Amino acid sequence: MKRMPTPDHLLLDQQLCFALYAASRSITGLYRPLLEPMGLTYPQYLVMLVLWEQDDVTVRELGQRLQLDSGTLTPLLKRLQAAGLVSRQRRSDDERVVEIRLTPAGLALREQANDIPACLAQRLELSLDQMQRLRDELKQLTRHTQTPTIED
Amino acid sequence: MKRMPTPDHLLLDQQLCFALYAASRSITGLYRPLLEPMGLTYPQYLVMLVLWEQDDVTVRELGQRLQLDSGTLTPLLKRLQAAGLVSRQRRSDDERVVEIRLTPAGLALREQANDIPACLAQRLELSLDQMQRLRDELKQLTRHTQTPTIED
DNA sequence: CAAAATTAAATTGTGTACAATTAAAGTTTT
DNA sequence: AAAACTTTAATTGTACACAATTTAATTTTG
Repeated sequence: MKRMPTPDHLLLDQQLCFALYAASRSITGLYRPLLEPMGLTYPQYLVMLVLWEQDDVTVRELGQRLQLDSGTLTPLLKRLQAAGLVSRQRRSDDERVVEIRLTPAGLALREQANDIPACLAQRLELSLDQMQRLRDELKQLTRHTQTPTIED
Repeated sequence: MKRMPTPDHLLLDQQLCFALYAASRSITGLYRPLLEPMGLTYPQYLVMLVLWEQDDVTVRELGQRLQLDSGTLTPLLKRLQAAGLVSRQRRSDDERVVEIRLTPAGLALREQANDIPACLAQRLELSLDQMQRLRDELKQLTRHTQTPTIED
């Protein structure tokens, strides 16, 4: 019985998904040393980005923005709360909803984060143009991924 | 005291890293229903891709190929072993090294995996050209990420 | 208005990621 | 050859991800 060689389309190096997976983890790795002095992990940083942009959001809104569910966000937000960066409070007129707000320390942290994007852009040695194009292609891919092909 | 608006470069939508992170998880989500019938998670599928390409690799080689360390791989490989898809055996002439080999069931699974790439490509509605270009850009980004700027 | 359905978070359980440490095996140095 | 160093996995501990279930609150329906 002859052993067939792997067909091309199953080669690891052919996979767009692996390129994405590897690139994503690799870039996250570049953030780590920049975020560590701020006491943030990368997903926590993303939550802070949302809050710096719009303070006082619900867990649900955060989840929609970051594409994460409460199973991920609830413990993450508890850690940010424990770190004194956010407050978590149930909305008085709808007790189901939890509102997340920046504390003064959380707002102040934005100053420390200010240099991070430039620092990373420089590290990547990509032109602003290249970065924007790649970013927009990825956003389109994500959008397309989440648009069901057939809706009923 | 006036509250400054978030500078552009800290806006979530500006971040290449978030676009990557979101796209990666989003694509992985497309794989999930295809891999679930095979009893594989996405990282496990990546390990199988490597093994289908080259059977009998060490944990170290797997780690280099997938950019994962033994902390991730050891438990993952134990699960693949428990599923009867791979064997783990220390090399007799160097007991530090653990060799991973496909079982007949592991090799046979390749047939089931055969349609996955095409299935995904179709779902993404990207031309082969577009996919290749994006993939190669991401590979370059990863390569650059891992090349230290200054070496000593 | 009470029962049924819906919504929002939290919880539970499994499986990665990854830093840091440990343990064991092998290699190099003195 | 013994000590020092290096290499390879495994282990430990923390923090995501995400499916599935649960809980509590609100809304819709009969």
